[in-house]
Formats: sequence, C-alpha cells, structure tokens
Amino acid sequence: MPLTPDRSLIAKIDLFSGLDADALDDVVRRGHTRRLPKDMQVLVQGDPATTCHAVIDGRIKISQTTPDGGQVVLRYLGPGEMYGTLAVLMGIPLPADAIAVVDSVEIYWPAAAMADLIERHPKIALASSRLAGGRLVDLQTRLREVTTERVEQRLARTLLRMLGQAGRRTAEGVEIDFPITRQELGEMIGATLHTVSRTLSAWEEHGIVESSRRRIVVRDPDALAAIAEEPRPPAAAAP
Amino acid sequence: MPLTPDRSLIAKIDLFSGLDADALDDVVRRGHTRRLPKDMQVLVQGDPATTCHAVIDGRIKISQTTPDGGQVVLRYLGPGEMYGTLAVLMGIPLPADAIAVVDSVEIYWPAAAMADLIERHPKIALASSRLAGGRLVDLQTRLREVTTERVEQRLARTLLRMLGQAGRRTAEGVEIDFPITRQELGEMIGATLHTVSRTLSAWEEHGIVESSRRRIVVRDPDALAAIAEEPRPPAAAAP
DNA sequence: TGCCCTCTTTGCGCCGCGACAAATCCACGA
DNA sequence: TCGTGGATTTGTCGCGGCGCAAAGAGGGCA
Repeated sequence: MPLTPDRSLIAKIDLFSGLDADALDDVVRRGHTRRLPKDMQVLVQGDPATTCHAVIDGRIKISQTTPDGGQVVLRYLGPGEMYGTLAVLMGIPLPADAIAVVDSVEIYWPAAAMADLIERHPKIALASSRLAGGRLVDLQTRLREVTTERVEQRLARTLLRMLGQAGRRTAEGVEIDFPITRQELGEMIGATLHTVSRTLSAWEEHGIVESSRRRIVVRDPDALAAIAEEPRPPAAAAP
Repeated sequence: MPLTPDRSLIAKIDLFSGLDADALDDVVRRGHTRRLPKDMQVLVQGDPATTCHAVIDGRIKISQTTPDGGQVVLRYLGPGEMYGTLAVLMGIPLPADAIAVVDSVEIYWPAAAMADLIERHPKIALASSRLAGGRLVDLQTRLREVTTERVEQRLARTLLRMLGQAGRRTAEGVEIDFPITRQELGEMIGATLHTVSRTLSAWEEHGIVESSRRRIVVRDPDALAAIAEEPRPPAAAAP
C-alpha cells in the first residue's frame, strides 16, 4: 500500500465526492498519509478534536466507553470512510475512541486545513451533512432494533450488515475480513460475550456459520436473513 | 401566537444562527407559516422528503414504526428545533413520522426553496452538519444507555432530559409541559408501558414524582439523578 | 349529567439473558 | 519448544422485565 496519496484515492471518499480535479488536488495537498499499526489507538474519547481522518486501507473500530468501564462498539470503518470529522466541524470533544483493528493506512487533515478547504469548496460542507444524515439514519435503525428485537435477531442482522461491508468470499462461504471477538460482537448488539458464543455455537450446529478464534464465516446468509425477520415467538399456547 | 413570521423568530433557529439580517429576511420570505392542530400527522415515514420544518410553538413527536407495528419514539421537539430537514438535504425518504402532540405552529420551506437558500448562504450547510452532528452524539449516547443500563435508570435519565427541554416550574415541582402517556415513555426507553407504570408508582411512593393521566411532575430531580447514576446492584451475596 | 373510550394500575407466571464459574483451546513470544 | 495469557465454550442459577389478564379511573363528548 503506497504512502503517496493521489486524486483517485481521495475521489472515492464520500466527503469529497463531486469535487473537480483542482479541488481534489487541493485536498490531497493538505492531507498527511500515515500507517496505523494494528491495535493503535488513533483517537481518544474526550480529547479535543483536532484532526479529520479518512481510512485508505484496513479497518478502524469506533467505540464508546461508559463512565463505569462498559464498552459499546458503534461501527467498523473500511476504506473510503471518515471519522473524527464531525467533532472537528462542531468544535466538540471526541465522542468516541478509534482503534485500528488491523494494520491500516489513513490520510488525516489538521482542523485548520479542513476549515480552509471547506471555505474554498463549500460543497464539502453539504457532503458532510449528507454523511452525518446517513449515520443518523443508521443509528436510529440500530436504536430501534436494540429496543424491539431479541439478541439472536440483532446478531443475525449485524453479521449480515458486516458481510456487506467487509465480506470476503471463500470456499466455505463469506468471511468477515478482519478479526473480531465474541466480546466485540456483544458490544455491538448489546449482549454479553457468553450469549453471543452460545448463539454462534447453536448456529454452527445447524451449519449456518463456522467460527474460530476471532474469525467468522457465514455459510448460509439466507438462513441468517430468515432469523433476522423471524417474528417474536407466540408465547406458548399450551393449556 | 401570531402567524406572521419575522426575523426574531427565525434567528433563534439553530440552522440559521449566524446569518446576517438580509439573509434572515431572505429565509423568512421563502417560508410558510401554519398551525398544526393537536394529533395532526405532519410527516409520514417512508414518504419522499419535500419540505423542511421548524417548530415555532408547541411540541412535535418524532417516532419510527417497525415493520411489525412496534413504535420507537426518537425525540420530542420544541420551539426553535427543526425536522425533516436532513432527509431533504440527503434526498432520501423520510426516516420517521412527525406528529403534533399539542396545538402547534411551524414554519416550513419547500425543498427547492431550501436548496436555493443554501446555495445563496453556504453557512446554512455548515450549520446543518453541526446540527446533524449534535443529534448523532445524542443518539450514540442513547444507544449506549439502552444497551448498558436498566429500565429504571433509563427512565430516570429520560425524565431529567425532558425536564431540561420541556420543564415548567409549578408549586409541587417541575412538570413536563406536554401530555405524554406511559406507552410513549416506554417507547422512548425501550420498555413496556407496564414496567414504566410500575416504576413511576414506586417513585410516587417515595415522593420523587407525582403523576396522573398523561401528566408528570418531578418533585425531587436530585433523587432521579441519583437513580440514573446508581451502579448495577452487586448481585446479592447471601449464602 | 352520564356513557364510553383511552389511559393506568396491579397481579401472576414465565423466560431470555446476564452473572458467576471453570475448563479448555489456541496463538504468540521467549 | 514450551509456557502464558487472552479467547472461547459450556453449565448452573437467578432475576428483571415482558406477556397476559382484568379491574379501576379520568376526561371528553353527546
């Protein structure tokens, strides 16, 4: 993965889509590219937001820590996705942690540079609210799911969603292309690692998934989709 | 409540904060003011987004309906807050319903007018992403709460939050200034109306709240705050 | 004023899931 | 190659909160 950024990379980033060649060059010139070793904590929740980041390669985990030590995983980012940006635009402290889950490469811009770019290319501001809007809709959906669905359904849905954005075809099925623990899956859906482990084991017996340490392969996505849509069991009607 | 909009009303709306007098006049000229009778459904989830709305007076409930009929209340809006706007900017279908919970007054702008305004006053686009960012942070927080806290804590937190944005001082304490049912409270925190009712009854016995049909008065906000921060009970240690 | 409809309260039983515990298992580094 | 520590699995137990049911209580409208 080259460390010399160019227009073709930047043009794929949603925040800069729709900009002309000159504008893109402008954006590239102000950005810094760097490698992020696995497990590196890029952003710390609560710190002042001074940089905007875009993933070029790899995976970044965005998570929140509760006052009493609990964790909630908000999302996993792949190439072309940005983070830390809204906090910069809003001038608020970073609302979450960012950690590289595999060796990754990113571009980042200092807050001042980004402010400059927005001033010169107002399209960026509009794209930014579009981006935020998209994430809002996602979060609304997750909030609804977490309050109305059971753990099994939420897990099925989450796996399907991850397949869409990080699925890699293999001989046995579709594999999630970065390491993830039961604990982290639990933190994504609001469940304990125990329940996640049990659920995966049950699915494994039915040949729906195959999993090992930090690795998950979905053999039958349709079965997962069926589970996700499954209505709540009709509360046993035995007299 | 007058139906003739003027600058002073508009200037209070976050989306237009920071605009100069001329720009505000421009904004006012393009907007339409109207009354919303209680229980009127202003926006329907799934419809195309063709208008941006701002509450002038009253309360609007934003809620989502699940495919199987479940409801989730996302937020209650008061004067100065906007809705329907992001869907317009993003060109997506409306992600939620909007219903007036009391007789209200609003200003709305057709999508084309808003696009025009943004073109002429780019500050609006920036304000819009700031707005979206703020709501993102809120939603992240709620997602965290719903996955890590118990019903009692979530209810306490939610009541406190509503006092902040819709609290009215009375002789007995602070009252929520619009009617709300146990059902709706349940839909805000992801619980059934039964559990909400039981919890409120228990609090009432301790003199923390006072409630009747669609009406809630908090007598002791500090007690609620204490409950909200209460650590999870240490799982009984009796042999 | 009286009926009706919605909202609220309360009891009871069940169960999904979290808390706790303990035994592997595997990957990685010394 | 052999530890060593994190990750996973599996069992048991208890409880918070939901489903169900049914009675009571206001408020609004005719």
